[in-house]
Amino acid sequence: MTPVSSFFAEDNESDCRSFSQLLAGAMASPVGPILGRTQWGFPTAEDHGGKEAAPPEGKEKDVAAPSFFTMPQASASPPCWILLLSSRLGPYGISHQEALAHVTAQASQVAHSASHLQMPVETQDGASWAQPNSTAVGSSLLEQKEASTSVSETAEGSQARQRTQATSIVIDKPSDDGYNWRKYGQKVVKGSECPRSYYKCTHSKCPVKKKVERSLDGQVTEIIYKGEHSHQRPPPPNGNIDLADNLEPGSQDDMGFQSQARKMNRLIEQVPADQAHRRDQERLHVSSEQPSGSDDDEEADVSEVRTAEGSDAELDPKRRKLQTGAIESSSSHRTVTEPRIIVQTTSDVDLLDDGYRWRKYGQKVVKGNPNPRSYYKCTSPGCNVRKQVERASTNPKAVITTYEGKHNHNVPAARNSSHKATDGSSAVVERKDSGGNDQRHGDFLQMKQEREVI
DNA sequence: AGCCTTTGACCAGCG
DNA sequence: TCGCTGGTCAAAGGC
Repeated sequence: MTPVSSFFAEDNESDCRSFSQLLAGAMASPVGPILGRTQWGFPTAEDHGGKEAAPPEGKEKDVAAPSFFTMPQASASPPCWILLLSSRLGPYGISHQEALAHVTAQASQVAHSASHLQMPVETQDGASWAQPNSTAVGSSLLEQKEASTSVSETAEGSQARQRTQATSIVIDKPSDDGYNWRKYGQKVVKGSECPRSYYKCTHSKCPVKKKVERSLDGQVTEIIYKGEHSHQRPPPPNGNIDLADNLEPGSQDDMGFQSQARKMNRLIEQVPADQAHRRDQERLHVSSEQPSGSDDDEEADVSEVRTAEGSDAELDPKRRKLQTGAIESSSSHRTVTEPRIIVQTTSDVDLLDDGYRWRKYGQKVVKGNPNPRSYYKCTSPGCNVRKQVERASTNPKAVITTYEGKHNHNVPAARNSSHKATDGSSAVVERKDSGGNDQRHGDFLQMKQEREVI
């Protein structure tokens, strides 16, 4: 058991700890802050395919360095935990306030769900555009322990990639994927205690439906999309600060955001059957079509996630039919992406100084949080990295920092180089699209949950 | 009033 | 044909 997983395991009996408490507990841990030794891993598509991916050089931190929850690494990588917000995070629809509130609110679930293997996988429209009626963060709080990785495979995914790990995602509000849904039915499917809910997109003439299965404890265990949205995603609600608002349309940044948004939109929320009562423990899958009509320029995708033994042949006939049916009815290939928001924790006292030089270009007080949200741009010429810093309303000492973009330069020499690991460049993610083409996403988003010592 | 969820009933496919 | 099962309908009720 890793230090982190040990930490959570130790908290199993106190399910209601706040995130701050968790952090505090982690930092008080003999093994050091959440991770006395952080595994750095930035997932690639191959990670999700179960291929090993070595962490970037020099990315393994020692105790004194900021610690992070990281994205899951390849199956062969050492155990690590991640704490990931996916569904409605990012600068596209969720406020930092929401994110931070959600982190806090669900921290206890992290501990409570320590037995779950949770990981990010892609959702097609599981992005985080807030619904107008959504006040709470519907993001997924993801965590991972052991050597869990997500796997989104192409139809001809290798056998090796099928040896994936059980995964789980906690999704509070699975409907909060930016589209509006109307529930039209609910059934308890045979052999499962998990109720399955049926949703239709409320947009007129939109054929998209989705099925959501929940475990007894309310966690979403599976979401299956069917169909393709015939409309654009409803705009995010007013009043939500959106980083994209600060971007000039058509600008490089804007493109990056939109690209990121599209990718986020195509998250497939999938959870494995880690619960004992889950019937499909070994044959988890998600199949989906590309529901976003705005993604025409992107890969229409169908993704699958399976647990270790979850090969097609082992799926029960009906589920296999459902799965293959969805695949067949979809476009020809699938994307392999994952949420790109990382919640990081650190005990570093110099949290707000990450070694880079920032120019504050905005600040705003958002609803529900008396503390302002501040916006910074990297001052390096040509560098488009931004970050947002927000203090939790409930705990001013808790700071959440979201990095957006990738530094195209090194940490200024005059600054403490020990912070370089926290900068946006660390968030570079290489991935492969379904066609095997490498994609480097400078618009990777990174969220850092930090403690600030004042 | 409109929209949503709930829930029992109904329908269709399959063995 | 019948029973089982998943998916859908639609009335009722709540917000």
